[in-house]
Order: sequence, then structure tokens, then C-alpha cells
Amino acid sequence: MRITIKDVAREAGVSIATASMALNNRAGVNAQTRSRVLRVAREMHYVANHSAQALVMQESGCIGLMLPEIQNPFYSAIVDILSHLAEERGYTLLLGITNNSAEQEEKYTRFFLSRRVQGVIVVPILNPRRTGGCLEMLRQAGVPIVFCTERYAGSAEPVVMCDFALGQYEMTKYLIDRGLRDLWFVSVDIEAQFTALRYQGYVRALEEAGLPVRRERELLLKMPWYDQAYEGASCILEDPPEAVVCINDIMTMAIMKRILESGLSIPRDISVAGFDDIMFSALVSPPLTTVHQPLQEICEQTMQLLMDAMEGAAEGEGVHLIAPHLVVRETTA
Amino acid sequence: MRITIKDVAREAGVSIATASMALNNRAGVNAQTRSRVLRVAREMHYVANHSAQALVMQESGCIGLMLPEIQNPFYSAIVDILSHLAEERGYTLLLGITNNSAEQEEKYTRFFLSRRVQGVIVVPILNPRRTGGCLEMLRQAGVPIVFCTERYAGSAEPVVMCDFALGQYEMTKYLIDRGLRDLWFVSVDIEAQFTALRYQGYVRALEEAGLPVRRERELLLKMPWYDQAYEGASCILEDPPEAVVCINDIMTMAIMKRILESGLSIPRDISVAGFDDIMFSALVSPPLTTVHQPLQEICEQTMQLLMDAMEGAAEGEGVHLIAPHLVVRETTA
DNA sequence: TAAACTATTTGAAACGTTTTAAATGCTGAG
DNA sequence: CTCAGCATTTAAAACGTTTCAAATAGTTTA
Repeated sequence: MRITIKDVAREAGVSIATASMALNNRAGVNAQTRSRVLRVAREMHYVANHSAQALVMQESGCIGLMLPEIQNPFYSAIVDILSHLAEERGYTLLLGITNNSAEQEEKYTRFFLSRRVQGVIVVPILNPRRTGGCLEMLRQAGVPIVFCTERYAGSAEPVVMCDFALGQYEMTKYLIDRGLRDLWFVSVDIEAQFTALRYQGYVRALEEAGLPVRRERELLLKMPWYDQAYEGASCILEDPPEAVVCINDIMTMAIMKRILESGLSIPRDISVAGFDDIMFSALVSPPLTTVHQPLQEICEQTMQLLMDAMEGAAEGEGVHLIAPHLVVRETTA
Repeated sequence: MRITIKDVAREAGVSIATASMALNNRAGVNAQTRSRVLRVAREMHYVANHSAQALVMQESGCIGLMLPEIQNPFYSAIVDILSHLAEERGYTLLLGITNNSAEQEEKYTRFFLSRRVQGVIVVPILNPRRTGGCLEMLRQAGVPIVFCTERYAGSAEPVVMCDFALGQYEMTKYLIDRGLRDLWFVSVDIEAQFTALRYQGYVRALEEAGLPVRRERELLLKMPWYDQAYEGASCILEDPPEAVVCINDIMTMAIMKRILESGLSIPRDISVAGFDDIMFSALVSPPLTTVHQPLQEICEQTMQLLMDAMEGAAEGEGVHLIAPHLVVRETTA
């Protein structure tokens, strides 16, 4: 039905082989012939069938991106950046939105495999009860993998992530340096570098300042989501601290809401600091003091590692830490 | 390199044809044979090559989604919903993020065409200087198109959109009914139903209440973005009104910020109302009174229309309006 | 036992490309 | 003229599937 190269060849009065070579700018085609073929192709609105190309060339030109959500602006920023980067390099990004479910992750792995993706970027889900069932399939098929933002424990593939420990340290130190010493720490009860590193940074700042680590002033939620933080925040308000240190912006916004609703003022009564610096952090009132994750840089390095691996370079491994920086806005006194 | 059906067939001791029929649950295969093939396939981690299937079956199983941005939560919500809907129906969503550029739109059209998408959903860009260059290519190739959220003027394809006029009317009426009569209207200077319908609704509410339409109290920005609204808001503050009626939430948040910064209180001094009800509208302080666009419903209907068109049904045409509803939160007195 | 079914299996074509090796046509040298 | 050498063109194979018509094997029926 659709125009094929056969039609173009016939119309231009050449063989299929010649048409193909002309269209792909291969050497060894007479200049006149080439331009005739190109003209005919344009006139006929010919567009090469990608499936056929992928089949014969043995490369799909696709990269899989596995990620937990997309409505969350942190993740949609990643999609935005990575899809541009992939495109610049001539690849198409295939999305697997897993909704934080390991089953979905496996389903999308199969999907990626069927599309013969040439590499996969994994932004891990947060609560992987059974982790990496999907990864085994990919490894087995020899598909290069690079983790972005966080990785599954025990996996050998490289990961590019923000230096969470450093970020949380700097933020906590900043608060302490401003004279705020009675802190709450709000995080999630999940075993992952995602949380462990942040906690390390927080503790380090306390210890350096000679402050005690008070476990009764730590709020650990099930998931790092707005609603959970909003519910959980009541314990903080029972005996309001001088500042709240939080591991992401979404939860911070929930806590801010609760604080403001209780009639207290930010930052006059309580200071608040988040992590991530999502788009909306600058827009809320008051604008949020937070730790900026340099997503552009993280994604660029992720893509570069993947390209290297796809070109057969010895799988660069290990943890690639990108330094974050504190963005002081108006929620900290 | 990767396992093919040929390998499975050999290992199971059957022909390729039999293997294929077994794997696809076709009738006419002996039960034992079938299960043997399936077992072997599983053991060998066989995953069918989609390109080969697409080629021979003449259907890609892909749907194209053209949209202007993805970081904006309004759009990422659309991606989320539509990708689930597509998947439920056995299709894969291919993303074309155009960055509000007509050139990009054409580029992605070619991309869609090369992937032989079986239908395209278009969420139009806002400032189409030369509109629909991309559409012509799709029409010409016989690819069904459905617009979502808004459509390009003069195009014959169906569109599913929120009843903007109704939403803006209800919102404005609500404000007026609360006794607020000195209003500002904040919109963008773009010719599209996007803006025209909203203005209609606003005007209707004024007229029904016997209030004058004061053009000097209309702020028309170039693009409906945060920064533009933030900059533009100064004129509103010169002679603060009782309420500001805005055509989307992002701009509303910018205006709120300006109002709060000027020392005025929301809603005590000024009421503010937005449109869209994006995820963050409920989270900001104070939570935003806004008109909820029923995106789920809009996307479902969009997908249904596309499916109908793909199955060759007479192209359902015309404008499908989905009624929005006002969500009263705390920015209106 | 032959014939006629039926159930199952299979060979081969087709899908739209790219690529390689071989064929063709030309030019200039001998 | 012939032949080597070159530029250009082409036929055919290959990629991994599905599907259809034909072949095979097995079972009844007459």
C-alpha cells in the first residue's frame, strides 16, 4: 500500500540496489542517477520502512528507558533530557513506565527485547521486593545496561548518580551554620543508596557540629510521596523543631503545607530544605531551598556510558558521582 | 546472534511454520507439539523480533503521540494516560516531543511515517506559524489522526477537548457570585480555540451579570508560561483588582507569587482562579481554585476515536467537548 | 484393502530493505 | 580491434517472521 523503494526504483528507471544506494548516499552511484532517484523519492513522498531496515541491518536504533513514573516532574525531566540526547545520537528512546511495579518492569523488558533495543537505561523503582528479575533477561541477551540516578544492589553495571551524601551534608551543614540545631530528618524506610547515602550526609553534618543524632527526630515514611509526608508530618508539629531536613522536594512541599496550615511561618518559625530542585520548587511560596541535582549532567554521562558499552568498550563500571549544589531560596532563615 | 524462531524450531524438532503457529496459539497444532515448542522457547529465552513481525504482518503496532513539551505536568499527565490506554489495546506509543517547533513537528512526522505508525494523536503546539505541514504528510499517507486538547484551525480531523468556554464561564460566574466584580483576565495572544473559547466563557459570565467587558483589564502574554506571567503581572498590581481570572494554572501560580510578594494576601485581598488542575495546583499554598480538565476522559475518548478510525470506521469528525468542573480550593474568597 | 477424510506438519513465498559479488558498458591503451 | 581498467548498475541473498497451499501421516468408512 505505502510507497516502497521498489516503486521509487521503477519510477526512476533503476534497480532497487541503485535506488537504495542513492537514497543512502552511498558511493558508486552516478550523480545524475542519484539526483533523479532523490527527486522521484521526494515526489512520491517515499519514507523508508524502519522495520525492514532494522531487520536487514541488524540494528533497531532503539534504546530502552525504564522508569518508575512520568507524572513526577523529576522523572519527566529525565525523559526530556534523555530523549534529546538519544536523538542527537541517532537513536530512538522507547519508554517503559513501570509504575513502581517489578512485574511491569519485566513486561517492559520483554517489550524492549522484542524491539531489539541496543541498550537500556534503568531508573530503578524504589521498592524492589524482588529486584532485577528484568536485568537478568537483558544481561543474558547481551544488552548493555546503565543505571541512572540509583541502582539495584548487587548489580555490576555502572551507575551515574548525584552525590546524595554530599548534597545532604551541605544542606544540613548550611542549616546548622545558620544557628539551627534542633532538626527533624524526613526520609523513607527503603534500603537503597537513595536513602542510605542521604542519611550518611545528614549524620556527618550533625557529628561535625557536635550535635547528637536523635533517632526520635527521624520520620521514615513508606514511600517518598506527597500524601505520605502530609499524613506523617503531624508528629513533627507536636514539638516544632527549628528546621526540617527532607530528602526530596515533593515531600518537603507536603510538610510545608502542614506547617503553614498549623499557623506557623516559614522560615520565621521553622526552616525547611528539600532535595532534587524540581521545576516547581522555585515556584511555590515561599520558594524552596533545596539541593539541585544536575540532571542534565547526570543524563549526559549516563548516555555516554551507554554509548561506550554499545560500541563494545569494556563495560565501564562503578559508581559515577555527580556533585550537586545547594540552592538557597526562601524557606531557610 | 540473538535466538530466532529457527533456533527454537530446530531445538524442538519441528518446522519453522509449526513453531510459529505454536508460539502464536494458532489452531491446527498438536497439543504435545505446542507445549514442547513453548517449553523450548522459554528455555532458550526466545523473544520474537518485532521488526520481522511488523514487516510481514504489515502492522507496526505503533501509535504516534505528537506533543509540545513533556516537563509541563499537564502534558506528562497526557503521556501517562495515553501510554496506558495504548498499551491496553496492544499498541506502543511513540513520542514526538516538538518543543513547540513546527520544524520538529515535521521531523517527528517523518519519524512516525518511517515507523509506520497506524495512527497519530496530535496535541498541537501553541504558536503554529506555519501550521499543519506535518499533517499533510500524514493525511497523504492515509494515517488516521485525532487531535487531543486543541486542534489546528481548518483541519478536518476530529478533536477531543475540554469545553473551555464552559469552564471559564463557570469559574468567572463563581467569582462574580461571590461578590467579586472587579476582575482581571489573563490569557495569551494566540489565535486558537485554546484561547478564543476561554475568552467567550469569561465574557458570557460578565455579560450575564451585567458587568462591562473592560479590555484594559485584560493581560495578553506571548506564551502561556510561568516567566511571562510573572513578568507581566506588574500591571495587575498597579491597581489591584478583587480577583484574577487566568487561563491556566502555571500562569496563575506566577501571578500568585507576585501578589504574595507584594504583601497582599490571597484570597483576603485578591482572589485568584486557574485552569487545568495540574497535579501541583492542589499542593501550592494556598491550594489553587481551578477548573479541572478531565484528562482521563479526554484521553479515553481520543483513543477511542483513533481506534475507530484505524479500523476504517468513517472518520468520526467534529469537536467532542468534555465538560470540565470547577474545583474550589483556597485562593478564592 | 482402497478410498476418503482428518489432523498435523511443512516448504516456500512474501514483507521492504541493504549489501555483495557479478555483470554491463565505456574509455583509452596497445 | 582487443583488452584491461574503470565507473556504474544489477541480480540475488539475507534479515526473522507469518501464512497459505501442499504434503504427510493417521484414522474411518465403504
